[in-house]
Amino acid sequence: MTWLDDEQQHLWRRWLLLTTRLPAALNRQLQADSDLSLADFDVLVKLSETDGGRVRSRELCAALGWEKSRLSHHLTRMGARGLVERTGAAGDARGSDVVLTPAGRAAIEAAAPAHVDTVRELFFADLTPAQLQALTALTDRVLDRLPD
Amino acid sequence: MTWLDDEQQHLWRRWLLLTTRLPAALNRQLQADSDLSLADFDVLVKLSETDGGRVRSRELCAALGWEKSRLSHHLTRMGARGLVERTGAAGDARGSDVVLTPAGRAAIEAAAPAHVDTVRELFFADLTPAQLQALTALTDRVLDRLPD
DNA sequence: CCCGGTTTGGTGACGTGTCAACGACAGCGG
DNA sequence: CCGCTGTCGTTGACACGTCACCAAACCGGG
Repeated sequence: MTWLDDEQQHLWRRWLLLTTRLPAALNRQLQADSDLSLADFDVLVKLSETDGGRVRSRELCAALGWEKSRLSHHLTRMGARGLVERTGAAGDARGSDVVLTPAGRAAIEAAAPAHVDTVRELFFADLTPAQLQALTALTDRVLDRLPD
Repeated sequence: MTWLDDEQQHLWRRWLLLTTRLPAALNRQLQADSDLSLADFDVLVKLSETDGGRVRSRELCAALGWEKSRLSHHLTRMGARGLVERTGAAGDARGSDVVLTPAGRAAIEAAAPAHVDTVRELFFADLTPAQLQALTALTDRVLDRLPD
């Protein structure tokens, strides 16, 4: 077996740190400012992007890249906080539509500006166009290589 | 408020995807091959790197960058599986030493080779030295900017 | 029409991570 | 020596994700 060399090992540890700390920092900001989690935010964004804030469950799953059970659990929690509602789907009695409530729409609209500012400040600040393209290439390559 | 531009938005979504999918893939490999989680692996690595596999709890916290309560919960679970043990610390009756059991040492030694191979295959494959350095610079810059 | 496989969504159990609070001890100034 | 403050580690409540499983409805071929 070959271990990683020093440079690789350094990068790997920094990477692991970054991929836990950055989401954690964003989560804290979102939680403190708007009482939403990153996951809540993603769901609300997808809902607010559609006409009427109404989306079929399995389409939400696909759009978010989530497992259905994860979405179901999450919607239950968000429903309890009045951000979304579940209604029977039109045309397929198995299905279920997720609807953005007025409170949910208000929450996402209130949360978005500060969140975007934080993302830009923590991640995009001082990122040169060249770095941006390099990183895009990297993420695309690794994602392609991933099973699934 | 200014939203992100198209390139930034693309990168941001890919980034979010990558930082959830890559750890998930590594987790599944570790779990399937060795019945360990990534967190288990990190703990075992730190323990196995020290003489006698015995470390003071708060040093483990610092080394891993974890919160103390997280470590405590995790050690409870790992203890139940026979991977580690807790003993009173020498010299400070408040403290607690974590000790690697023979089973824990066997587990980490069995798991390491396949895990490193997976990391190399999924992340480092085809990563040029230039990309490696660019990415290192990026992670360092973002981490420096992070609160905490 | 019926029957079997598939799709859709939900549930329970479990491992995981955070936060707030606590009890026990250490260490220090009076 | 006493008491105050900080440190160390644990615990309980809760949010989060995954897995295995299930029930209902759909849909195709016979």
